[in-house]
Amino acid sequence: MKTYKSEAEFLKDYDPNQFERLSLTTDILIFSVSSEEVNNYRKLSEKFLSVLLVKRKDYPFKDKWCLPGGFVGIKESIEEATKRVLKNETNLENIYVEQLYTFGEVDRDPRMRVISTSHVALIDKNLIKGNLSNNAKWFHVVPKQHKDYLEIILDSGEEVLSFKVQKKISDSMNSDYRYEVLENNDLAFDHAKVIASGLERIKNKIEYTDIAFHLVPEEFTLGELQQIYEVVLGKELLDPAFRRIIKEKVEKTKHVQTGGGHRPSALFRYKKKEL
Amino acid sequence: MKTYKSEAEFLKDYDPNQFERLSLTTDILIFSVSSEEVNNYRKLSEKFLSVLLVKRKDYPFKDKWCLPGGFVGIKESIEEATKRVLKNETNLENIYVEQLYTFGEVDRDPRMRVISTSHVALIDKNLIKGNLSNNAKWFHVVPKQHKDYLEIILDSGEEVLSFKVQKKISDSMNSDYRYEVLENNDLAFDHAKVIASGLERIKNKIEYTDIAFHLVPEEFTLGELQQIYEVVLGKELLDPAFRRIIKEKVEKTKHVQTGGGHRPSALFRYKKKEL
DNA sequence: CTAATAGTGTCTATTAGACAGTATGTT
DNA sequence: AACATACTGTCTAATAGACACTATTAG
Repeated sequence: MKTYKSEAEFLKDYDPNQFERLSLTTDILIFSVSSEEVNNYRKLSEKFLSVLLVKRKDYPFKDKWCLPGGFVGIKESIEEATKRVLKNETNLENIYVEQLYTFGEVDRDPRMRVISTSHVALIDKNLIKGNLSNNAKWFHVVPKQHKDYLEIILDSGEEVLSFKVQKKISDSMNSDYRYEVLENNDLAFDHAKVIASGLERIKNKIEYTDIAFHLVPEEFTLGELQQIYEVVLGKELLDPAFRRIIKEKVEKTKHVQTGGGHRPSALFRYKKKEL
Repeated sequence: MKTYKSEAEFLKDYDPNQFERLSLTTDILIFSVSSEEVNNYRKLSEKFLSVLLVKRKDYPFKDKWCLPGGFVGIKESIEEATKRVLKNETNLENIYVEQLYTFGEVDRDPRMRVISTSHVALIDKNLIKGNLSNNAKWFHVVPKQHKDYLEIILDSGEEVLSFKVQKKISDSMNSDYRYEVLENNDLAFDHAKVIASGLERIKNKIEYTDIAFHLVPEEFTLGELQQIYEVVLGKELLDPAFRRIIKEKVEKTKHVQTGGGHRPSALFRYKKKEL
């Protein structure tokens, strides 16, 4: 083996293809909250957590649904690729994105070895005005916890998908989310697993961070905000407790929202913490 | 473009090299707790959080220190590769490992495009008896929070490394750990960043999971356990509060530990939660 | 007036923080 | 006896949960 005198000299000789190389994709769980009007002028609209899915038009997994994503270019960081996909898919920039998990099973893509780094993005759906890419559709996410598995139902209004996953309990000290897919006919690749993991992530994180504010417009009522917490956490919250916690994170604007058959509510905005 | 009638037919024609491919490595932060005897027969030994580093003997970054790691083979999952590296490095199997983050900057490796999925492993150092691989060494990890940056000092007893990082505050609603390296002369690649991220991860996770028990032997005293919490969290805890919290996670054994110049203490073991 | 949400006051229960005190080994 | 840790009791402060009450609008 040749010995080198400097790093520069070593690099000149280096052959990147001495090992067989692989491909990397970025996949994005784009979450938002959608409202469904209720036929009662007094009542608030019902809120759902929604995820954006794309129908595959080519092999592999032709006609199945999958997460928006794409290959990471050789001269592109994972972050750049993720932003590019987000822009393509939603026409939005400066969106909140965080990395979720990197899935690296050998057979997760039948074409070849593909590693997937998955992400969670949160957006205010109102910002998208007919700018959705072609095969993309919003699906309401309805998790149902059964006795020993989790069923997730995805409903676009026209089409209903569903799958079942189970949390791996390899180690009771571990809180890493690992899901095993028990049943899945609708989602391509290992995306059922990714959706389950992402759901768990935002459910945990909404309690100890301020990510919820990415899901609402600039100005919002505390009722709306509370609904978002409720829909993500999957349980009802008590008003006084919610307001106590949220109070220090928001500031009242001069605006109010009227129009419902009830007392109008003040509009608030997110108040950034000082450091 | 040719159209295919079935997925099998499509796959037969697929060329994986139509896009330039890249390499993936797994890097592991192997943490343990080491004890340093104090020259006072009454006192408990002082505890330190330690991380295992390897001195690079080849280019690139020759003679710098880095995390144990290696390339993920084309027929190997990330998890398998990680276990293989752990076994090589420590001769241990069935160790606690969790995925930390995937770093994918374009220039993080000067040789070629390499993506790195980093991991955190926690071990009871006593299990390793002279089985450490050749160039590996334990370093005490001493974080020092300065006014607007974090300094991390790594001390093997013979060699002292240090670097400075700063938390990125790109978005106050985000709690994703992103560190920028301000100063680093001792660590290869972006491993300074990885260490800072991993430290933050276990600091957070020790509070809401039971990962601490991976750092102690089967049987341990509550004093030892408390020291581990203290050294990871970087702050002292009050005994009664600590025992209140931990009480439901442990069970007393019939053994006691004597020998210190003070009251002997009961030995406990981890009690798994029922589901 | 009524149904519905907006918003507040307050009591209680639970949890966290603090401190003081007792217990028991080794030298 | 003295020191250092082991371990517990209890008071207090802070936080979370629960419920009841008032306010205000469109129809």
